Amino acid sequence: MFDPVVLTPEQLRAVTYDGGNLLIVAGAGTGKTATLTARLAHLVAGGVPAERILMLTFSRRAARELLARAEQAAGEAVSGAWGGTFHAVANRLLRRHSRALGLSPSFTVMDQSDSADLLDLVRKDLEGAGGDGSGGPQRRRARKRTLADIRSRCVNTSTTLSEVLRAHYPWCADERAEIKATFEAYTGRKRSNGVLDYDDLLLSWATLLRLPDVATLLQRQFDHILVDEYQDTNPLQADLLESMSQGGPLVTAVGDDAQSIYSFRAATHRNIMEFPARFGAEVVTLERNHRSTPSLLAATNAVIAGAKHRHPKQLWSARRDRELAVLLKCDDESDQARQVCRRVLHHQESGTALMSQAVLVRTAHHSDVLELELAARNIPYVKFGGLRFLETAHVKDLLCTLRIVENPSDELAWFRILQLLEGVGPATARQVTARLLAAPQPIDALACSAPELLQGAEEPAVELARTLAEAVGISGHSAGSVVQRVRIWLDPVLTARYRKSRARLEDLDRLQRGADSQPSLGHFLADLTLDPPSFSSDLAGPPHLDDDYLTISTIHSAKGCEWDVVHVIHATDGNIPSDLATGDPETVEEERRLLYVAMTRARNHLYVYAPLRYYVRPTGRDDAHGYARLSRFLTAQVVDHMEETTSSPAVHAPAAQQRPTPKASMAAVDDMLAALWD
DNA sequence: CTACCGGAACTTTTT
DNA sequence: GTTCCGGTAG
Repeated sequence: MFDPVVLTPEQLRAVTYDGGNLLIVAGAGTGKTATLTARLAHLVAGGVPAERILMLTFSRRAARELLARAEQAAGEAVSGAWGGTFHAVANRLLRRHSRALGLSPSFTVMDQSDSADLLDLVRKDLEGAGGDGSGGPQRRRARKRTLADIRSRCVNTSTTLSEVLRAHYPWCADERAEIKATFEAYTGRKRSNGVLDYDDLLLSWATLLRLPDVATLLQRQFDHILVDEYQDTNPLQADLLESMSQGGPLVTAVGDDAQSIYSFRAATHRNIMEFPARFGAEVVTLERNHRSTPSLLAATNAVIAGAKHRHPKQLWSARRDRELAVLLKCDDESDQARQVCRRVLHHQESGTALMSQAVLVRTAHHSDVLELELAARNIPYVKFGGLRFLETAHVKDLLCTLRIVENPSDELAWFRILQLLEGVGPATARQVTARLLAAPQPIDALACSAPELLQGAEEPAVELARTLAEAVGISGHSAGSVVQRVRIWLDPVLTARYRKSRARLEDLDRLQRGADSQPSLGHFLADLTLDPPSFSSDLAGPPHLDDDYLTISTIHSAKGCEWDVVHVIHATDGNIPSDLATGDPETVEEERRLLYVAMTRARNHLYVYAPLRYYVRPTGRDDAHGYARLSRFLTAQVVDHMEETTSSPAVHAPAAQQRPTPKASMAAVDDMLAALWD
């Protein structure tokens, strides 16, 4: 870990600046976190109470890291500072001030897949009522997920539906009227259910700031606001920041326009370009890279040199040199997987632990073949990004049950949970949900009217009602005890419903342990949706924490991280840039920055892999294949700074390199045995 | 009305 | 692999 004992003059200037608002333009690896940490410590040492400092970071993890490091420098006084994502902070402020908006403080928060589910529910309702009953063959409609994406894009970029459809979803254009009606109904449903989605959190915060009394309160609450990764904020977030800073707190923003990779979430690097003028801010630029060797920097500088419109800076490094970045052309995907394993093991043998190495991918499934190879060789790894833990069915089942306890008007939660009852499908669930929500006390209503509403399932329904009522009774206690109570009902249901139920129940065990440390059910639920565990939903979860493991991560999730050895795979056109992103020039530029972010994660060694042949069928018996081109961003100028190699089939890693698994072996046997009993 | 099966179409990145 | 649709049996 880099931790400069002495700050560079530029860093020192950024840390101690006290003339007003400040923008720190910090290139990749220039000690951005160290600088921000030092500034935080400096402010507290200078007498600013920690709780009057607000840190807006890209993930809660980043906030925690910042705090932990500042505590090392400045001691306990630092803890107590506010920190988290825009969404998490919005949640926290809204819990306190929601009444001003006519919103119940026990609102629940929906994640993106909940949002898609509710849209689907609403759409079906409209269908039933509107009566397109022409009976004609239903044309294929947008998937619910697509519906959610369209809506989110409209909201986040403040673009009209027609425009978004035209530009990004032309095949849905003839559904425009139906989509519009669905969106309108969706908003109404969220309001009456007391539920907010991600966009609502930001919009509601902005609305709070339009109420003069509340606005004054919020603005006077803080003396300093520090914003990390400013290049990835969207226009709404910039507005929020401006409103918050009116007549009060000073803003320090940190970012690098060359690393802006979230435009699909409406982030715009115009925010960072316009910051100095809009906030009347001083600019400090950090150009000295402390992370990478000069040869690696030469390659990454060449990648970003091809970009248009950027804040001019030239990164340099005073580190001793090692080796050139390596460009490795592989035969095909499985060759690529073998090559990665071989180099990972090589570095491990020469003293670089797996923990200090990472494989970076453009999309989550790019590592599929590699994961097979890693498993075959017993190389432990943890994957970040991609399919998430919270998206798995059994986890949603638990969370939705808890959401009813927290907010009995949560329609989507009811709709899902009722279907867990034997013999209840979508139609019954929808009808019953409507009836329950019409009652003042939905849970009591379920207990009373179960026989009438749910013939054939009345006993399980009464059991569910009793569970919910009792859970509500203890919901003032720790979240852990509520989870415990709910699982008495839920566990048997899940066991009957899912095949690999043992592993699924273990997931719930993990969640329950997490709940134990939460002060309330509301905290627990909000925490999970706003700061979900970032590893993917591999039911086994991460290996034992003290074990050494390799990291596989999407490039997006790797932002802000660094490793001694980095492997970037699938550096071919169609993958980086992604085929889906080659439509307009702006998006292609973003893909270039994505490759730049990936390559700049490396401290000492960087490998870029390009499989030249892709099989049409991944597991193909036949030999159907196509040829890939090297990523267009790896131009001659870039490759000049790299060592170019072709993998020769003769040097496959010997199978003897398989590593023994010391303690895990008996556990693995147990697992296999246990799986037989399912 | 539900449960289940088969065919067809799709498949980024994340708060 | 997943998701969505339509058909069929109970």
